[in-house]
Amino acid sequence: MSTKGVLLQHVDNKPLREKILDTLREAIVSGDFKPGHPLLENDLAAQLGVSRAPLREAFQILASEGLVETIPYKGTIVRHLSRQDIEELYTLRCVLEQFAIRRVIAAGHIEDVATLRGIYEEMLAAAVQGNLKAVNEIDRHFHDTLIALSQHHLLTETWSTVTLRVRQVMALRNRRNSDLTQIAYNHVPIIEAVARGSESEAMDLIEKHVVTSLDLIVELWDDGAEASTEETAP
Amino acid sequence: MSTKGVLLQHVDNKPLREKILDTLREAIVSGDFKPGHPLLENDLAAQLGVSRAPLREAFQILASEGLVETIPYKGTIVRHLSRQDIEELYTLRCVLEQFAIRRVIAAGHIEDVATLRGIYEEMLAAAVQGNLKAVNEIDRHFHDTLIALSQHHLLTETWSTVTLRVRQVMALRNRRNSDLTQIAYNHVPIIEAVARGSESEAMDLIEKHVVTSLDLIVELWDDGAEASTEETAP
DNA sequence: CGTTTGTCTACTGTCGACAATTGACGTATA
DNA sequence: TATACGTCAATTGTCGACAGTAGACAAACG
Repeated sequence: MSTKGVLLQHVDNKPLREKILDTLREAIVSGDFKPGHPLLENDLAAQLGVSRAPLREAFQILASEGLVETIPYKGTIVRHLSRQDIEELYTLRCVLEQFAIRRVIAAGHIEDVATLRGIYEEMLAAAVQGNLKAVNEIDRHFHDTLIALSQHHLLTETWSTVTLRVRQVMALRNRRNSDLTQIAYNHVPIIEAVARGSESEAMDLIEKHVVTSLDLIVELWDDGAEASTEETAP
Repeated sequence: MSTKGVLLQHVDNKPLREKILDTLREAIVSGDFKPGHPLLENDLAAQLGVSRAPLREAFQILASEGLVETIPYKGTIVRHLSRQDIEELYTLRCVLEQFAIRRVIAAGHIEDVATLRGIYEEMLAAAVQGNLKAVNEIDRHFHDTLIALSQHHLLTETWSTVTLRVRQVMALRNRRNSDLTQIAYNHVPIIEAVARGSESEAMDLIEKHVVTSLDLIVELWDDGAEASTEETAP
């Protein structure tokens, strides 16, 4: 007989490398670990209370994601972010998002639009409350959802590594965007273009959306000292 | 005094994980290790004459590249390739290549076109000699070069993992394409579209180029048994 | 019988110890 | 004094041994 009705949480038996990975990834994309920051294996292992083996396995994954850089026999550091890196990040992001939208429009599921509208409502609510952090999270969620709706796993995977680094850039950015409701409003034309199925219009809007964010960041990006951790807005 | 004039090879002191990585990657994309093939750590370590630590580090990278799949406490296998996977591979590939071409055209360096023409000449030469393997390699080189000319590192990185898996698909494909010169000819209109700077035309050509290859493969792809290793053509 | 529980085994996960490499610093030598 | 050459400490790379897990199969139980 099985233990009916009683529902229990799964005990957490993820391998250490995955827990370590989550921890380090968060530290990097949140800007806690700044570009150039050395990741010493002994120190980190001691700090996290693990041995170096799973730590090193996590390093390989972080390196594949482009978050860190390992030079053999020298060490691993958080990757530097040049102006060019950021431009590449945003231009590729744009291409991926445009591709996703084309697929969403082509699929033509009306409920997709409803999903996006729902997220927009949340974002607007958070914006009028002046909750910057929430707006940021919901904005990320909006774009992640757009990608997910494309029903393209490979795209989704590629997207997730790109956005990780975009998050990092935003966390390191040295100025804060203020007009939260405007950020929310910006999403309306995109949703409506998808709703109407007007592909070329949606393409232009995404491009503008992304290029604007890029300009805001690159404008005053200091290639030498990528730093200053404040909450910033998309 | 330095040892003038005498030029010596660098001794190979790459970390083991990288050598292992190259070996395993080649085995997978060449179709030697077929989808579903289990990668047992003890066996492989013994076979390669290394310990499990660097082997496992290589596994993490292969997993990030989408070539293998690791299930915690169960094991690592070469990833299965469903029809949908292949479709996603080729559609994303198409998007990336289109993006690259847009950038090459926008940059407008005349020498880029010359580079591409040069590679085409090589391909044609190999084709008339009926050298299937060479045509395949040069075809890959053509597309890799196109990406490289875009001067977009992030795109280049993304591309390289996608094409790895495309190579794998071609290696596993169960029929051989015969008309080699036709394959070479197919590249002419693309080069000329780039030369004339006609973006929309180039976009269409790439799309057709890729969709055709995709159809040829998906047409008779057996989702159950991804197999039969023969040389195949693009 | 069918279900549960114990046991065994092949494998992955983790650890601590040791080897190899690097770069810095000091030292000899012309 | 400038160049080459030991030497050393810090760090990464590699290894072998042990711990933990999942799945299969057998034994106990109703």
